[in-house]
Amino acid sequence: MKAVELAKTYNPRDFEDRIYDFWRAEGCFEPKGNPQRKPYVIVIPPPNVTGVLHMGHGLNNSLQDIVIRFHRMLGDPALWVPGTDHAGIATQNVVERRLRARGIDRRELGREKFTEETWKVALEHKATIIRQLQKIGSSCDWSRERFTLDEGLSRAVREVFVTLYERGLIYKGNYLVNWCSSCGTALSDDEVEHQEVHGKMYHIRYPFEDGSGFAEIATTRPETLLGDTAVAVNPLDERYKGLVGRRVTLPLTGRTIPVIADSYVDMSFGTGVVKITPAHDPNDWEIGNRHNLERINILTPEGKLSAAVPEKYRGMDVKSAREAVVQDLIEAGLYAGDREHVHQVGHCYRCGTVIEPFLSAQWFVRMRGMADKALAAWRGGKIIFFPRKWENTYVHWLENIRDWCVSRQLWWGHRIPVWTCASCGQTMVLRDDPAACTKCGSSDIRQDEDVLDTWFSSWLWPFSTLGWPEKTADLARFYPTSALVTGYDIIFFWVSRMIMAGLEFMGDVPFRDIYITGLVRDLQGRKMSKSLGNGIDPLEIVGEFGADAMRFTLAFLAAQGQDVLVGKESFGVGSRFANKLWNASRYLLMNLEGRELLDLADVKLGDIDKWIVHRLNETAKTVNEALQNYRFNEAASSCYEFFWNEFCDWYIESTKLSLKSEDGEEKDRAVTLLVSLLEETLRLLHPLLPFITEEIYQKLPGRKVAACAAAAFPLYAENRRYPEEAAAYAVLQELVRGVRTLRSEFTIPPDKRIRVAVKADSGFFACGFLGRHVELLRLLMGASDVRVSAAAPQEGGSIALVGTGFEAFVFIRDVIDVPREIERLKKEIRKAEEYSAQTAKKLSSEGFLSKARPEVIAGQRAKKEETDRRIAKMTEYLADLA
RNA sequence: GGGCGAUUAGCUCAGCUGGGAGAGCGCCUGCCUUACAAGCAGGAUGUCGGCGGUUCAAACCCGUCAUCGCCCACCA
Repeated sequence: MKAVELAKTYNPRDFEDRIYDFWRAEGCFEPKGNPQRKPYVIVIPPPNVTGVLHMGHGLNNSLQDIVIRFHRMLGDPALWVPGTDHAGIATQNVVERRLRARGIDRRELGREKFTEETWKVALEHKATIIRQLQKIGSSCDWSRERFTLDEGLSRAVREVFVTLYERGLIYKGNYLVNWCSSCGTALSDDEVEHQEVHGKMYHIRYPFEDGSGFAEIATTRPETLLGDTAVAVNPLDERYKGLVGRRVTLPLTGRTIPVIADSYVDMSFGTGVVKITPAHDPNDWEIGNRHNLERINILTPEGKLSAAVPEKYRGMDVKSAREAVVQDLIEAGLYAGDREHVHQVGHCYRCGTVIEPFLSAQWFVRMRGMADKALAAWRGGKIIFFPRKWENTYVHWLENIRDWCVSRQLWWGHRIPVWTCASCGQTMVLRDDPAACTKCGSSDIRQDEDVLDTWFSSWLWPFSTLGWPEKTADLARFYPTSALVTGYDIIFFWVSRMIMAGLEFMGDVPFRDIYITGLVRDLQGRKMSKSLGNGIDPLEIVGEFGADAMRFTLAFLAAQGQDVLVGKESFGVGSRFANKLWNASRYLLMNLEGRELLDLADVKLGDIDKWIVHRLNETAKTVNEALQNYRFNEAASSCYEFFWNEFCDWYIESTKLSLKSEDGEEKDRAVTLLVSLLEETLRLLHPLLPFITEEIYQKLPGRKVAACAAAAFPLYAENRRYPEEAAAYAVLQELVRGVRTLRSEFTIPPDKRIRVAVKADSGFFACGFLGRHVELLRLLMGASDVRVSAAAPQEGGSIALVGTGFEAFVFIRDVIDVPREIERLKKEIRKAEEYSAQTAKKLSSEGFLSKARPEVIAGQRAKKEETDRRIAKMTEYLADLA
């Protein structure tokens, strides 16, 4: 047959897009496989439609694709459901920023126009994101692509809201919530990020009403005093026993407020007197409830001081109000100074603005019951985190869960399905939009202005994407899904909530395996961020090195539970590996010229073939186990090790004799085996490097399957074990390496042919093995003559090497520095003696002999004997030399 | 204030159930050996953070301290 040509250099750009199109055209990404087998399903963590993919997505989606391709090749009906998230606040912010750049305020535009604008932006980003996912090779079933704001998912959201309401798990209430004045909305507790802030602790005097002095309080937010409705002390505090029940004058306001006693107050902190602002502090809120205090809301939704404060402060933002209040206190002589104070301050996770506790009417979901079910599912082993340590995080959050504030004062999202009748005041929580009041029939009804938290659609993702609330075939077949691959930053937001929703609405957990990836960081360990400018664009890496290189590198670095540190230069690992694969394949396919492929069943395996088959078989075992357990780095490194250090460095080299031989039949045999081994290796590597393996696979002669992506993953097989040949080949390698080291140490030029005589231990399997491969030994050692026998050579002038089961005599004494060789031998002997002594100690220990496992003892004994034998031999040679 | 993780070769990190310390990059030496210089062959480098303990045996298990990082938490 003709040789198959591969381009001289590996250039992924030449084929990656074409290969992706090929897979799609072949329908490779649809769930097929053996219908008898349980499907393997992953739903993608939907990227936000706010921007483009970053390297975190690169990692996350590469890993998902590796897993899904692996299972597809195992014959599982494999489905990866793709989609994107409308990302409420984040997207709205992006669009608002864009509009502002054009001098437009969203309120001018109006809700409808604004939403339209946002849809445009979202769809643009969505298209980009999908393209990017495809670029990295994601084998998603695009016919099942979903968006959290599409029709079906909106129906699911509505169904869930109404059902929860009907079950009494959703309520509306006027509560203190986390308010982001910049985003203009409430946030859930989980959306608040606490950061350490170096601020001040302000001390302020509150004069007693009767003029008998002051109570000194300390606060980090002096402006909130405008909303104070009490001052509290601890009831056990002797210092303030007499104060309780008296009143103080609230500075700057002229109001008077009571001194109350509450055990919340820590006597040892500050002055032991606390100002109470029920409408602007969660603790004060609780205290206010206990003491029935008035709640004065001093803020507007925009974060400005409200009409509830004295006129001069109205309209100020918090920062200027703080300055003004402090200034006025100083002037009033009520300021008792400030001191440095480091404390945690909540910030909006989307825009970084300081969060203000803010009193407003919001919708909440009662979480306790669902959380308990989610905990029970974990206890029952229904879900497993990889690595396990994240289960602590999960459990801790669920045990301490609080009700979930789900309403957002935004325009971009699922509008809350609640209507109020203007005529009769009836509240309607409905699955379908009403035309009139369900009670009085008035058509003057209004829908709640707010939308739902973006996570309110995300938490339904594993079943809403499969068609719920319809009873679809997909839902029946693919739920619960198999695995979730995501980052630890959204265990609360998303993972835990999906589990709760799954249990609540599907009666089962949404997935069993939860693989938590590390975060992608730069080489200094810093988070990749836009502001630092240290991000790496996955598309840029794909452009420069290819998607395979990127994927392989990420997998190689993705140790379970560890963050992944990468710089652009890191991707050399994958790039070089793909290049190696390309070149090795090119070489093998080149050698097809003029050859005939034999029927594999007729090809007899030689010793060395058996070794590589054995090693490939072992590697398949390792890779299977690694991927089953989401140990990506282990899968990647064993592939690397096998392909590069064994297949290329040794096996291909070992077959060069056959390929150069005059014997056409032998050449056919060698080529047939090489092609078959390459074919299997391509299948083994495919999940990690899908493009290059597919490209090469397509060119293989005699392949039986149309696509590598649809071929079978190599499995471990008992009948492909050849431990004897593997052990013998290891001896051969030891011999060759020993001679090469000698050559190198004594700088014997490559073209200097040397003679080697090997005395192999008779009875030892390797003896026959080495004897059968003297030609190969000559090739690998650059020797002019190699003899293998059971006896040492008679002639002198050699340098001896002692290995496992053999001694080698290298006739280079004339060209080497004998004193140096003596030194080398002495060093070798010393090292061996150290080990021997160590082992001897072990073997003479009573405890070791009685307690260690028998096979360990036997192993140690054998090693000691072997070492002692080598010492004896080397000592002998040393004497000879001297 | 709770909890979690890290500390192993110059750098980044593997090391899954305790049995003579590994990889990639970098470095040194020699090679353009007709698949690959993105390569080939060889080499050097470690009191596995400190101290105790368990064990016949500890990088690995336990305790403790130190340094760094992360998460959670309503101390004004």
